[in-house]
Amino acid sequence: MQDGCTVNLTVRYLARKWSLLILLELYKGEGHTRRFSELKDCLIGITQKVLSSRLKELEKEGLIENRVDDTSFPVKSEYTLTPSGLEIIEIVKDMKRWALKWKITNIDCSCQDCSQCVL
Amino acid sequence: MQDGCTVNLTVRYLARKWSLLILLELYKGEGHTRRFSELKDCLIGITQKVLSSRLKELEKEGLIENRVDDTSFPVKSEYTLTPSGLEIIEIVKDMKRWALKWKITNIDCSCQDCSQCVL
DNA sequence: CAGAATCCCCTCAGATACTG
DNA sequence: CAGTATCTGAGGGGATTCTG
Repeated sequence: MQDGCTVNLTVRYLARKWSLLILLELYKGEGHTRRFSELKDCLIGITQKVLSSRLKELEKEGLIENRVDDTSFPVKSEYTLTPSGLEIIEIVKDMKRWALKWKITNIDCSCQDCSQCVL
Repeated sequence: MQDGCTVNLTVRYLARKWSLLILLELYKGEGHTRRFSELKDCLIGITQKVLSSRLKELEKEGLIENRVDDTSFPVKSEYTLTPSGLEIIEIVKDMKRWALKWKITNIDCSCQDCSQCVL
């Protein structure tokens, strides 16, 4: 299947709803790290099921890492950008520049002004 | 909606099945131009309906242009990459490099070897 | 706290048939 | 040649409930 092309696959799971925003939140976090509950709180409207699925996908793709501390209670689960995850943020920044250059309508996120955002 | 973020929208319509391959075919064509039937023939497995929809989306997004010659019969319809379309190809190339660097499994398209392809 | 399990809706993409 | 129209099935994503 042509659809199996590497680039195509990459774009496709990045395009899933919330994936990009999750990566961005990790990028903004200290040490590019965030906890499950932190992500859930700052990604307004995301459900636990979707957050959980996206994190698993991104982890499977090697873009993020999960460290679980189950010695304490409650359990602590931290997600961090990997080197490949950090590099893809740079590509997302390029896309951001492209979008700002060519797209007349700059639709704001509810959370931030796109033209001012960390990307 | 956070989902309305400009970058997110860009990624999402690029991620639609066939979109990237259509852009690539135009890129490869003389003058970055291809006819409807040429696209249909080289994108093995695409249906006319899907090709038609993708082309309309890409045109609406300003990535491609459509020139119709209805003075002749049969009608001739040509699609060309716009400047913004050409620029996004460069970003796709970056993603390609990223994928080749970080993805161990380089799944081939049926049409070409990813590592050798024009991207 | 960090999830897994269910149920349900809705859109996307494929197949097929038809037209100016 | 370059589409449009209609039907169908699979899967993504939301809401809600339950658990170690």
